[in-house]
Parts: sequence; structure tokens; C-alpha cells
Amino acid sequence: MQFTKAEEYGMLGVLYLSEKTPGSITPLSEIAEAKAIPEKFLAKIFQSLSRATIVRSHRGVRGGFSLAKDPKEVTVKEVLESIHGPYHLIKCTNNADICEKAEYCSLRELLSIAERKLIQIFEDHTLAELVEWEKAKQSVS
Amino acid sequence: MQFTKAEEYGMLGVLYLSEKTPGSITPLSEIAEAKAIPEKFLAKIFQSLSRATIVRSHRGVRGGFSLAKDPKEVTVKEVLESIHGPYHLIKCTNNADICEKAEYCSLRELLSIAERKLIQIFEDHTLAELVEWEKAKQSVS
DNA sequence: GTCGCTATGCAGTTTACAAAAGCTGAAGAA
DNA sequence: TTCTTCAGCTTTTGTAAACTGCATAGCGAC
Repeated sequence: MQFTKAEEYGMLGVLYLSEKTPGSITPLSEIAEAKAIPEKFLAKIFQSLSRATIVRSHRGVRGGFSLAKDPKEVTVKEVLESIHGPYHLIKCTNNADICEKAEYCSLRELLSIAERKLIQIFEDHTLAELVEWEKAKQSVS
Repeated sequence: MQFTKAEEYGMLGVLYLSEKTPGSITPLSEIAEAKAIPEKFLAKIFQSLSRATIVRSHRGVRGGFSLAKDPKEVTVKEVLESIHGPYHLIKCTNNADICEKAEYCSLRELLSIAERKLIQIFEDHTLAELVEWEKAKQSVS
């Protein structure tokens, strides 16, 4: 029941881009160094983000990645689901066929509730908000 | 970001006991067979539950396990935390030392919120409630 | 054009941990 | 005593995450 590194790195990456001036292009090498993330691993993650059009790729000299959308329009849920696909706390919340008596399984029911709450939280917050939090905290200290 | 088998099996085990007449003793072999759980694995899980005094062990012939408390008094959170220790969606929500700039990390903040919500849900439901859900569903069908 | 830089995509390898099994012992009842 | 059941430890297995490497392709600069 933990976040994976891929999810963590992906979020850190897009947050990094969100703080840049809109439309600017940043190479992976810069992000990887700034956030201490293995570059090749980050590349793989950004491929998913690129396919989900959360991020736009630019090849060649002075290439890299830029945000494809306004950070205000991108929810955390979108980022996380692009990386790992839809969430499921337990396998059978997804596919009732796995356990025969799923319809009687109260555990399954409870986890569905928890799952929905969790997804809701991720859906309720955008990248722009997170950047705001960060700034707010820094200005206090 | 998924439930482990240990957590799932542990919950199924205590739910099984919750449905029995209060105070009755059930051997692991019975639970393991009824729920299709590897017996030795279940034994390990029940050791944790026993140490947390959620369950009471009885050795010898006709021994086994019984619930140590009224199912109404045991929350799902207690069961889960006995098995795996306190929850943390991300390592640094637990220990700020891990990432230096934790105090500026908005991701950490969001995950703390999510974590609290999740724990709250598990805290709000008891074993007795889950058993009720199960019965309610069965009577409908 | 061609050269260097950057992402793309696939095929690995390594690592970590969950899941499971095995074995020896201890407690307890008959 | 003897059988049954849990206790506790070690070891094995399986699998997915985490990470690496390389060959390729697109793009810009020159």
C-alpha cells in the first residue's frame, strides 16, 4: 500500500515543469539532476506522460519536454493514472470474476469506498495548486 | 498502491471468526480451508494479530483462535495496522529526514491528506459492521 | 548534407520484497 | 505419554519494481 517510485518521480517531474515559464522546454537531464532521479527511468515515465498528452516532447538540440496543458487544467489523478493505469486497492475491485463470492465480500465493499475517496482527492487537486502550496510554504519560512 | 495478501488474509480470517458464536475456538486449518489461504502463511499473520490481542490463541487438542474482543469494538484499522504497522503512502510522510526539502514538498503534503482520509475510513468501520453488510447482501439475493 | 543532441523503444538486468513452505520446538488437553 | 495445535525461526520461491544499455529516429545547428 505505497506509492511507487515511478509515480513519485513522475509527479516531481511534472511539478518541476509546472514551475517553469509556460511553454518553455526542459531536457530530462536537467530534471533528473535537479530531483536526483535516474535519467533513463525518468525517460520511461515521461514517455507515458507524453502519450497521455500531459507533456509534449521535443527532439534534437535544445529539445526536451514542456507541459502540454495549463497546470491549472491537470489533476494529480491524471498524472498518476497515465503512469500506472487505473487504481485498484485490491484486485477484485476491478474484476469480480477473480473471487467467486465477490458479491458477498464486505471487504471488497469497504475497499471500494476507500478507493473512491482516494481517487477523489487526487482528482480534486491540480498541479497549479501544488505549486502554490510549495510557494506558500517557502515564503513563510 | 495495493493491499497485500497478508492484509487481505488477515481481514478474511478475523471476519471468519467474527461470524462464529462469540468465544468459540477455531483452528487455523479450518479458516485456511474455508477461505483458501495457505495455512502457514495465515499462521504467521495470526501471530501478529495475537500479539496485538485482537485474537487469542489456544494451544493443544481442540485449540485454535478466538476473537479477543467484541467485533463491535475492533476497527478495520486496528487489524490492518497489527499486520503491517502504521500506514504510509510514501516513505517521507513518516520520516522527514529522508528527503531534505520535505518541508517544501507539496507532494508530501497531498499524500498526507490522502493518508489521513484512508486511515479514517478504516477507523470508522468495525468488524461487526462488515459482517452486517455481508448478511444484508446475502439476504437480498 | 552531416554532426551532435535529445527523445523513442525495446530488451535486458538487478534488486527488493511479498508470498509461501519447511522445520524444530513448546504448550496444552486427553 | 501422546497427539494436536500454535510459536518462531529459516529458507525458498515468485514476481514486480527499479534501473540499465543499446540501437534507432527525429530535429536543430552549422
